[in-house]
Amino acid sequence: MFSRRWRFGWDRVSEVDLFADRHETSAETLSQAIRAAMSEEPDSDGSVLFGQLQGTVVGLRYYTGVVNQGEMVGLVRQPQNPYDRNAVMVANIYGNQVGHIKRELAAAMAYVMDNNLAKVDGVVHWGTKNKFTMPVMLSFWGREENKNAVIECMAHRGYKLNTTGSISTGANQTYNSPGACAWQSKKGLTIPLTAEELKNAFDNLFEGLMESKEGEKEAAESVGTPLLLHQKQALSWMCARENQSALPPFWEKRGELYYNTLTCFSTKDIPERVRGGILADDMGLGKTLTTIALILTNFHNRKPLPVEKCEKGSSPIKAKIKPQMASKLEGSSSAGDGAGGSDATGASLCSDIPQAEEICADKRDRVEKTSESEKSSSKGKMKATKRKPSKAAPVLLEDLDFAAALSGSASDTTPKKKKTDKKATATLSVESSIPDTVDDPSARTTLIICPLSVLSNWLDQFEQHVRANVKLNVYLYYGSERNRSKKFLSSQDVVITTYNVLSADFGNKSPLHGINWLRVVLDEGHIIRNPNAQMSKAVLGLKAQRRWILSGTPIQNSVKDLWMLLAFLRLKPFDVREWWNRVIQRPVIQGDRAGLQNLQTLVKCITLRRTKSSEVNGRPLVSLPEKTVCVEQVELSQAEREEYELARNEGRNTIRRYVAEGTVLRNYADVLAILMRLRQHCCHPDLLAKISSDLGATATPAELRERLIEKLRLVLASGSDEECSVCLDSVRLPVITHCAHVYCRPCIAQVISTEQNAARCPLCRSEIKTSELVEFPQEEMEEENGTSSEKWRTSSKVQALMGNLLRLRCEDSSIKFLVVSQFTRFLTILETPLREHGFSFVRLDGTMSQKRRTHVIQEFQSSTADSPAIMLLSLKAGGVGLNLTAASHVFLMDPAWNPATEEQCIDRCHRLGQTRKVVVTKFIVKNSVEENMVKIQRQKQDLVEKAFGSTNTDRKTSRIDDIKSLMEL
DNA sequence: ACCGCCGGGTGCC
DNA sequence: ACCGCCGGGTGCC
Repeated sequence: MFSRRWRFGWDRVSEVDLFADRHETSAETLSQAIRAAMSEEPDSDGSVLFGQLQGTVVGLRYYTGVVNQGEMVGLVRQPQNPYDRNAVMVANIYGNQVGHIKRELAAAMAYVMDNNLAKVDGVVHWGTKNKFTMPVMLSFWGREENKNAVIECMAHRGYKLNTTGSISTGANQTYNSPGACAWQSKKGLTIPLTAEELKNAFDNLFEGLMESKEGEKEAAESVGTPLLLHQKQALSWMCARENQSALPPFWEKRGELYYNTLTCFSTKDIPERVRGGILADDMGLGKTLTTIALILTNFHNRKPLPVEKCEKGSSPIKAKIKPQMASKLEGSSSAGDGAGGSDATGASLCSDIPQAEEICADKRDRVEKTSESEKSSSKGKMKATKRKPSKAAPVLLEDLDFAAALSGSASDTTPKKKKTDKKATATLSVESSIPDTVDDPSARTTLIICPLSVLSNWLDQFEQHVRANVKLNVYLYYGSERNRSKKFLSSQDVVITTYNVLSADFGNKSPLHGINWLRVVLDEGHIIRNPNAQMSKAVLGLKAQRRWILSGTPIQNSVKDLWMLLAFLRLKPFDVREWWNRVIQRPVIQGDRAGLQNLQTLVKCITLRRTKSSEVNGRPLVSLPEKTVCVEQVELSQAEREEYELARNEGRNTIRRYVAEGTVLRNYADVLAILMRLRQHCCHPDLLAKISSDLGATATPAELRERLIEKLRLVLASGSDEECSVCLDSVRLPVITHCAHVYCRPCIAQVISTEQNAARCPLCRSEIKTSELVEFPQEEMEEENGTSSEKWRTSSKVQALMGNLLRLRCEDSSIKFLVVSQFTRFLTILETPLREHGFSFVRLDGTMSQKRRTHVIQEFQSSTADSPAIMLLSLKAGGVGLNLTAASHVFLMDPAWNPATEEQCIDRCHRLGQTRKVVVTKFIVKNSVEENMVKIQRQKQDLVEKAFGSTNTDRKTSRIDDIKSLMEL
């Protein structure tokens, strides 16, 4: 009987019998009852211990559930029990009933439990060898406000809760020795973790899990891409986890029995191995490739997946997708659903459309043959299965029902006889009717579930990494035309679908849930975090022999997130929420070091994680291709030079005057405007806004306001990287003061509110008022483009860029480029000559919506022939995570104040996934403010770093010095 | 003996 | 359960 429980866990029919066979009135299964009881308040975060009480478990002789010393037991109300509606059932970790709580105590507990006043844990410290009754230590937990009610209620019925003990986190090693009454005081002495320590522990939970685990493994021949060292290590580890014979975490062999050191549960049968785990490598380390290698390398009996080879390497994979699906996929991605590189898939699919149907039919046929021949070839070992593999699953279910019926009928007899009958049934089921689902040889298919956004990436990667002469059946289960035939799906090598499709199918005759998969892979597995979500339930309902989670960020917030992952992996007993709460979550949240230790051990056993900075044998996992940065000096044309000199001399005189007066900071906006104009001259004359710079002799408030707005526009509109002097970060919600200094509105508002009467500008000490802060008018943000009405003209820098682009295109037409500027208007200007010379390009700047951005990035990253060769990129657009590895050449059109910004931008293409050498070209106009900017870039960097430690005065002088050297004063 | 005592049968809720 | 309880057998010491 025991072994049956083991194999089927909580949700299988076979478990029902022990309860159902005695009280047929209740349709509830035991596991459902336990689940219901335990999930009422799954979130036990705020629980406090009310007290403990020794109780008695009776009726042991009637049940098969065994308990070990120190083992935790579950307490479940049985309101339907015909003998006593107050009944409280006692079950062990695997849901096997152990007995009941003695009637009188049950009556008291029933009231507390039914009114949700407390949850009750049980631990059996001793007396486990007893035949008829045994003591159990009951702990009452609940919300603080219910504490007194519970204590009084129990006392009222003659049960006094012992409230003196300290936190008892449940069973663990400390309880093992019978006389260990010291555990309470011992526990009390441990100092709980502080919130800080706890947070650090989480952050580090997934770090340092590398330690190269179990050597390396070569991928099967059918994998076309050579694996990197760390990928071979991951493959080796994954194969080992799938084939392993080692015991799961916290299990050890003790004599004849297997013993769980955390829950103290033990069993005669070897505990079900967790076949799979979490591959939590950083993005870009090749989780997809490694998984593909796993699929091809580790089929049954550690052999590679049997694949057919074809002479001509013609479209081995992509043909499976029907045209309707391709268009569906494409449609959804252009609707902004974030599908990656769908254009690539779409394009490659198109070429195959004419033959697609035919090939599908042909393949299905072939698959049948394959599985037949494979069966006969392996027959020597696994004799005699008469049934076809595809029929195996239904047959097994029948067997199960039969077994349940058997034990059910046995229990219809009188209790006296039952004892012996039951034993007979148990033996029977172990020996004959319980199939070994774990090694079901008919399971052939790997199911991959991923977010829609990476669906096409999987298809691309299969195509890219599977040898061209290998036929691998990959079926995209997506779109309304998807083939829902279980027979068809389970004959594939790989089925790929999305979380949405899976949960849409779930509960609706889902074919995916009727198949016994060889392997289920959850890509971006961290997205199934909320256990109540339909998606999560759909994922947990899948039947599989091996289970994998791929995730770059397995923990997003807290321990809670981990439960779903462990539940999916069926890491017993933690796949049942209550045991997870008791053994891990509650102890950890309450700062119990042992609990945290257990969690760490658990995670370590099933996870492989390497980061970008991880090393193997002292070398980084992946070395990026070389990067060269060169500066290309640009000579201004005669006309440009004259204009520039004019502006420079004018500006220099103005600034010289400010310096002499000591009013540089008071006129800071003006100074910036001068610098801005010079920088714009260097790029293109049309960048210059035609406005006067003189703020001195203004009259009316309206005029003043208008000018301030113009200043502000100068500082901001062209994308300069101005920082706020209060927060030292880029300005957000910019406002300009009457003294023409720009700050973030929240920053300056705070300054004003703290200084109360007579607040002063942090930069120049002029008086400032909230009412006088000027914002950039909303309607003007849209403006733009109006200036382009004039006839387009070129500039030296434009020429320099175009020269490079044309030359490089001749050398290698596959190169993609990033063209970066701080001035979005400059990007606009560049569009004209790019169009003229037939470059296809996209543009990414800060004004674009998130949806539009992802679309543009996908277009650019796509590898199809007609994908854009150039991306016009505004320096500050997008976050650090942006992946533009399709580009290998970067043109920085103008220097930034902050060299880190430039670095960040370059890193968007010089990052994991980049296959080419990266060349960066910085255009700098000779003898100009740009050259000086480059000179002070380093100092500026130092300044930013020191800013937090330096005084305001230091910063002021630095700024003035910067300006002086820029203007060569 | 309408008791006590003995010893076998029996035993969760 | 190496208990308690029940109910039948039995009955001076």
